[in-house]
Amino acid sequence: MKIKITLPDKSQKIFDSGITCYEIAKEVNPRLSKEALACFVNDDLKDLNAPLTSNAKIRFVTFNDEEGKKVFWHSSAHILAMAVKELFPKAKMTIGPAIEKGFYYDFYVKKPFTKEDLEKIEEKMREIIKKKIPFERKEISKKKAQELFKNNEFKLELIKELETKPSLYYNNKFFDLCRGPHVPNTGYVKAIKLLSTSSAYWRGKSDGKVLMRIYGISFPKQKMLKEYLDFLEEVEKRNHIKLGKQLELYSFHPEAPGMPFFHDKGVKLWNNIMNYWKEEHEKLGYKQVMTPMILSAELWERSGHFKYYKENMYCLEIEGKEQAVKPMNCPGGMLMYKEKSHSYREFPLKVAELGVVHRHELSGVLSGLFRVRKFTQDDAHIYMTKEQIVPTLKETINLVIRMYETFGVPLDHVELSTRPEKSIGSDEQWELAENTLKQALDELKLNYKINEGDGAFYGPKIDFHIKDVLGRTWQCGTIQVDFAQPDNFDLTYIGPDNKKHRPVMIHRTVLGSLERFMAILVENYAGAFPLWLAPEQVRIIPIADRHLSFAREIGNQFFKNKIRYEIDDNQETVEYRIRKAQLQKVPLIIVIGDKEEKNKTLAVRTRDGKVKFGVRIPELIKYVNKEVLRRSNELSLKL
RNA sequence: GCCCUUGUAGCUCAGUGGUAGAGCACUGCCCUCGUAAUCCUACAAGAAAGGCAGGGGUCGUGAGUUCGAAUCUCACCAAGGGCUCCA
Repeated sequence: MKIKITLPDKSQKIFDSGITCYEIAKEVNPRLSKEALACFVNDDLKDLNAPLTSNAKIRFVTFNDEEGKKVFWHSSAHILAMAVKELFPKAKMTIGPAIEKGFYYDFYVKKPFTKEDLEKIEEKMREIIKKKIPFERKEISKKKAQELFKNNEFKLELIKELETKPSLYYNNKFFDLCRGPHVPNTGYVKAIKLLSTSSAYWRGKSDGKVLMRIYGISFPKQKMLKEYLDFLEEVEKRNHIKLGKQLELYSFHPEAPGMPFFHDKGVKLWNNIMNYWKEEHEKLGYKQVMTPMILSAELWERSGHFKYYKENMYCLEIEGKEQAVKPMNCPGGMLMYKEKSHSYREFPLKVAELGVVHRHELSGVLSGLFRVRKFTQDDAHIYMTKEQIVPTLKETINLVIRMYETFGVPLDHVELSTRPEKSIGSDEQWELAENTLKQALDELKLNYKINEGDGAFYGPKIDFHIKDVLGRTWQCGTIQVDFAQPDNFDLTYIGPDNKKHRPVMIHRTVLGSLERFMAILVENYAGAFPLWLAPEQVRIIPIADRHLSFAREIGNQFFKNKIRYEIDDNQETVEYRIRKAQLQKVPLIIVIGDKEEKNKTLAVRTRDGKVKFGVRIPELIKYVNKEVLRRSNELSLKL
């Protein structure tokens, strides 16, 4: 029997029935047969060695495709399971999927895996890879599957839930329950590395059994693995907790877990971020307010926080009255709104607050400045009429994009989250809110991903994700439409008809959490901040004691011109002090000796090691001020 | 919160049942000095954060075992990795 196959280039070819995708690939393009990992037959992803028995459209996937990576890493997880099964026959296999970057496999074992175990397992995996053991698919009955896995309660649970016939993948004697598809044989995996172990719950349920998880990464080329490991090393080098300590920006203490302490340089960096933030907000007519940290229980009842959020709040009792430290700024903001009556003429009313909030996060989730219990939101509440929603959203989105670009961490993508199952507000309210958000994004021609049902219970939201220099993305700002609070607090404004109306309200942040954003900047720049952000812009190094007074004179001139500097007159060699300044990532280093003092000039060294002699003082001041004013993210001494 | 790992000087770490250690940092003295170090690749040639002295620790906290505990056991505290990814 003959079948007609539509190839990836849309041409059609006749083959004998039973031919495999691999054989087709080989015939079409020998290179493709080496690179292909699996194959889409019509719309189903299949093994490369699956026989074709009817007309079909096929498309090959390689490691360059998302699906290809998944197949590759999932197969690597099987290799991991094979190795573990061989070394630890008692370990029970559970699941082992591909993840965004690599794969893992969860095992049920008595003792956790040690570092030495990991090395042994890795060695075993390499052996398995060398043997080029084929992956073979077999479909069996549920009964037979249950018989095969009778000692493995995890697999039995999975089999029970299956809607289709169970399929097994065999590698010689080893077999695992698996949907597939897989690469043709273990030899496709050329480079492998086990990265870490951790624990996880069976099916993510915290009351379930605890499994030991092994994470790994693999590639079709050794070079790719090296590049990835170099990347991990680079990530580690930029770790903001380490850099924060090294650069004396902030520290953490057991006396206040999850609540960072900011040192002088950290505060300077903070202020540099904030000054720019204020400038952008003032330009757009935001008004800045401050609300109290501790507010009465009554207010939190009214806002709904006690109902939905109490376990995360710090509560206290003063003079027999229950109070709570604010976890969000809105309720206080509502009270301020109600302080007087509002007219539509004031709208859109943009009220910003750098609100310090406290949230009692679970102790296990805390991590540096990324996940804290005390943080500062660059919050704002905007009150407006329905007609003003789209233009206001557009203005806000543009603000967000502009600010990210200035900080050197440009917007990567936007996500729109829609109505969740549990929600308040009417259908019309939701429709209006979701549509206006979409409209604003469309009019700005922004690509966005929709997360169905992922919105807050009180309204839909858009989230902004930025990308750092290492290509990692982070969620920062958010814009949320809120139906709940204006109702809860009975907010009104007087319209042109001289009647009371309910305003539309949005919450928004640009940076999200200032602490977190600062950490992202630290990692993005590896602590080597551009001039406008650097806590210390210039380090002055006098060669000998006799140059100190001239150094101070220069310092004074810097001070008058708002340039942040420090003089290092330690009794050490020039080389040593330069080294120190460079390790502290000070952008500009000025060395002062006899020549400079005599000519009233400077020897300026940039962080990258380039030195310029004979620079006139006003010239340098002008350069620094210009770079700060245009908030340049590069450091090149063009005078 | 739960699981795993870790906790020794300001930092990085060595020390596995018998006197608390190293390098860097810090302090003092000497020196008054001209642009740091590291890694990788090929070839060639170099260069090595200036010297001397000093201070600093209830070995995360508490309890237990022991003649004796940084080391073994238990509890607690903190940090890091995970706990959404589905045969």
